Amino acid sequence: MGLKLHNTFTRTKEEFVPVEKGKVKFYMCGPTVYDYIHIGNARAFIAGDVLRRFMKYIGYDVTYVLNLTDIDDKIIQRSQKEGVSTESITEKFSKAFFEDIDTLGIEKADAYPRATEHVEEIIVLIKRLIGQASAYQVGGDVYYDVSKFANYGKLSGKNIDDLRAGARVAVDEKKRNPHDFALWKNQKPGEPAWESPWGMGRPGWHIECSAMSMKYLGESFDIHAGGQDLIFPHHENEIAQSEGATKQKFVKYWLHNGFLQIEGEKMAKSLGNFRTVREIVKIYPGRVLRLFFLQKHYRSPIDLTDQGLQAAASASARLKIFYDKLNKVLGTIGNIRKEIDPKTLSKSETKFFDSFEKMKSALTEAMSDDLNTPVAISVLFDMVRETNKLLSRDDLTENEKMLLVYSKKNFDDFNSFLGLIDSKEESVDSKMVDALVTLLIELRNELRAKKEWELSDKIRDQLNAMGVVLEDKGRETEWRLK
RNA sequence: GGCGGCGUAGCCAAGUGGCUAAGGCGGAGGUCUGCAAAACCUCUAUUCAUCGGUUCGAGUCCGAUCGCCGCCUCCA
Repeated sequence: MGLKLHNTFTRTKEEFVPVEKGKVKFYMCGPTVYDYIHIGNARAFIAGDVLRRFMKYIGYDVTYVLNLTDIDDKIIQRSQKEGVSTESITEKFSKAFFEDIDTLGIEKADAYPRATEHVEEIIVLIKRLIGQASAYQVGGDVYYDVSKFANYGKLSGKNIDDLRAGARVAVDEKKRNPHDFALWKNQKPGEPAWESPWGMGRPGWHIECSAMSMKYLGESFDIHAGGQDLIFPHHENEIAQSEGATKQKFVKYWLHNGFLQIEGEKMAKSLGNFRTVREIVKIYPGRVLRLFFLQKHYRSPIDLTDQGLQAAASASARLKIFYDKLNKVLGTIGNIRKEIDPKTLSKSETKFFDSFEKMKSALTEAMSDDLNTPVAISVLFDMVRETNKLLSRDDLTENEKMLLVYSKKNFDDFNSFLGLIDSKEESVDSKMVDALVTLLIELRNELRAKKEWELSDKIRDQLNAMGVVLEDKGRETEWRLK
């Protein structure tokens, strides 16, 4: 079954057919680096990350580009308020952005173009639009003439007349049409500016994405993604600019993720419930946030609640405990034949193998159905349960050991795009910690042998309070971090 | 006003015409354990906001009603 994606442009689920066979050119609208990224940004970037990784997994050669908007009103405002340069603002928050997406387990994009590094390309594109009368200059400003683009409003399902009727913002008198938008903004005192044919100024917001996406991915490419709020006007305007200039289809598939609320309320700075990623990952690690988001469909609205995050944390812990245990058991098994010959399996082994094969295809199918991660994850939990049954036994047959290897292989495959287990994590246990915990376990087991339960329980409880969990298995005791 | 989305168990959430309505969290009981923990097993929606309609058959399609939410100039 092929991959299907919901295309905002057609409002339907469509079979994904790339512009160029086997390749995917994917542009994700990145952050404006004027503040720490918030939890809503995280959702969008996680969704993009999972889709990109899944496409790789099913064999596409994916080029993933995520831009950084490093010049705009909000950045200028903040720099003026703090009395520092715009560069010091954008540098600080770009760095923070990279740190944050790293804690969320998001893979590096192939390119992170910045608007200020592409002013030249932006100017070329604007000149092209002026040259064919799609844009006009008024003083030091340049506007896009919406009336010159027949399909304006197609993506967002709006028609210009309705918009005109609903316009509630004071119209800039320099514009010919109220919905014309700025491609180039004349410099105001104290603002950063670049030289251009229209004098000193800076790019409008929308034009950077057109210029940079086309530079890195070509004039016609596969996927352009972002939050639902970007549909209008941002992406609408990008289409107008790009197709107005090239006369070609700009983007084949437009993908938009749903919005997020905080405890039932819209997230807004004015409500004081703005939650940054770095604030939340202090309490819930990146893998928990990923699971929280991926247990819902990317296009649905989400309510971020503490109860919900805690549920995700429990579920995430279950996956982690499972995975660690699987690795531990496999570590004791040693080398084993990799290939499974279904003919040599016993009845119960065959049952395990067959159900796994079914689950594998169910999982891939769910992912292929417009990234149905909730279903994919439900299958993953089914796999965990089946494998746990084997893991709890200590009289494994050779075939069953092979099945465990096979289970891990599959789990790793799925984790390669879901990213629910962070192999980089751990490492909290230094040699010293390991030695100390081992010593305590030995002492406790001596006490247990003498049936001194009170003292031995005290050791276990105190360690638990410090985040070290002890698990007794007959005479052996294992430990792990909570 | 225009456009769009949603309402499924205590909570979260799949399912868009047809076997017993996925999965996670939480809860109850059980197996294992000295007791735990982890894991496993059983149970936890005769019912999908409400009311009509179409159909042999509807969370699933159509209509109405109620409730919630988003976008409509720079917030993902």
